[in-house]
Amino acid sequence: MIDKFKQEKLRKMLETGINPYPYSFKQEMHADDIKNDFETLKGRKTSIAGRAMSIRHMGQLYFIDILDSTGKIQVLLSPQMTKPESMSLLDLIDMGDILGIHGTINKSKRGEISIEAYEITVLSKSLSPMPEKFHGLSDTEIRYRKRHLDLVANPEVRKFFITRAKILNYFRKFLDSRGYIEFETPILQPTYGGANAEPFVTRYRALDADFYLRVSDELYLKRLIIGGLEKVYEVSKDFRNEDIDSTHNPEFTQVEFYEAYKDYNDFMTMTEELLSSLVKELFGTFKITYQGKELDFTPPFKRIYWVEEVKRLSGIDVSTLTDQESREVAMREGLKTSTFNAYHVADGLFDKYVKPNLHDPTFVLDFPAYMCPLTKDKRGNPKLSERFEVFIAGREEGNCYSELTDPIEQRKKFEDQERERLRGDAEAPPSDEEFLEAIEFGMPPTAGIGLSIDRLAMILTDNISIKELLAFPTMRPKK
RNA sequence: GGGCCCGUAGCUCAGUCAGGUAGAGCAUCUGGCUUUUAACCAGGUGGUCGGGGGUUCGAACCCCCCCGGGCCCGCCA
Repeated sequence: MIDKFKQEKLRKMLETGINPYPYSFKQEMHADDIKNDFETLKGRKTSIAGRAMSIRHMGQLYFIDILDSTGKIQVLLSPQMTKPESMSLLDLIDMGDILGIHGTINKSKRGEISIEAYEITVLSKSLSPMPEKFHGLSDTEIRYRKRHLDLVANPEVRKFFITRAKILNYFRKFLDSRGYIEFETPILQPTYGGANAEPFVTRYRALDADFYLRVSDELYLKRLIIGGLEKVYEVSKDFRNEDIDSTHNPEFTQVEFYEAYKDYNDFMTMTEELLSSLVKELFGTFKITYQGKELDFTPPFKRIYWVEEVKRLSGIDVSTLTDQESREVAMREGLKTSTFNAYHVADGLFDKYVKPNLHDPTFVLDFPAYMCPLTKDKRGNPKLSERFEVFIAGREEGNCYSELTDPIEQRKKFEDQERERLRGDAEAPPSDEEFLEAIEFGMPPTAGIGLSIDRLAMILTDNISIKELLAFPTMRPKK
């Protein structure tokens, strides 16, 4: 939306030979540099750049707040300290314009750290109105659809994204320092798998074939392990064609990592170390507050057993659930699952009875084997699988297996899933012959995990909506 | 998919219960002010009240449909 007064000022700038959209500016310092080190910098000449957030003036004395990537700093202008051309430029400047300032670091009479400007330069003339300066921008829809306005108007929002970036950076440092290799596996896949989820379908024109946006990168990363890479990871955008709510976005980010010769016990320790040291790095402590409640990341995390816990709280032993029993249980317990097979009913029981009680970081171990098509059996108990999920604040944060490496067993589990799929479970993935062929070649014992970056960022920024942590969350297109 | 709530000026919001000339603050425009910082003072501009239909002499307000958003529930390892 173009403001006619701003447009008129732009025209006057061009008329007087001022370029309102110049090519570069020497930005010597940032607001924080100056504020953090004022005593040593006082009296020094410097240059800053940023967006004008507030312009106040008393006669010929002007105060402009400039916002840069580190925060705000005040700029002072008056005929005594500022070039005449810059003083007259003030008539053509508005809140929202991006400005460059050359001046001297000092304090105002009221004690505010300021730049006494010698010269002011327009770096970009803004043509549309700014959001309100005191209340900011609170309309959720506008905040998400026009994130640039949100970032300018709401200072805490940029902190959320900085924290998110720090999390990802920490994951990479953690894994790189352990000798992991970062990979990028296909997002467009001829088949899909590695998770139970409905895929997005797209058309690959050059190949004249339907392709799927990946629901997981698991099977590709395992093929790298088979190839002998031993330690691999990927920061993976995955896509699941499901509903949107406060903890689910169809397009989301996981970090998955796999390491040869390890099992899920090794990975429990490693996950604990990764998450606790991340929290320590960001907050200087293991204890943080989430939605008014303390979350304690002090290792070791609590460990509970999936089947035992469901049995303890619901009285139902799901380790041997048949499909016939599943339906009865679902009816009796009032579970509204999409499919009444053992997988979905057991999962429903867990969500109903166990999940609400999980707050501090907790490992939930040893799932029923029928829920784990890609996992080795529990040593000594083939009804269970060596799988854990880590829960934080009642939400699933990660999922880990002692990876199934037996190709005969894997083929059988894929066939079981295929059967479920044909029986109407839309989330059961098809069998993957390419992967089976790879695993037949011989896969070392391996542990693997996927951790949700979006949800971790929610927790570490004290947010309850995943959309706050997605720079551009999916919104329905405007008609 | 179900329930509840919201949509009024660029932004933040009153006004809807009980129908009767469209409101405030900020922003913006004009003027004043040489240490302000939600600056201040004076005076202006600015509206398809989300869209469409209905009831009515008269609708931002009541009814219906639609669009967009939020929260909760269901579904989603």
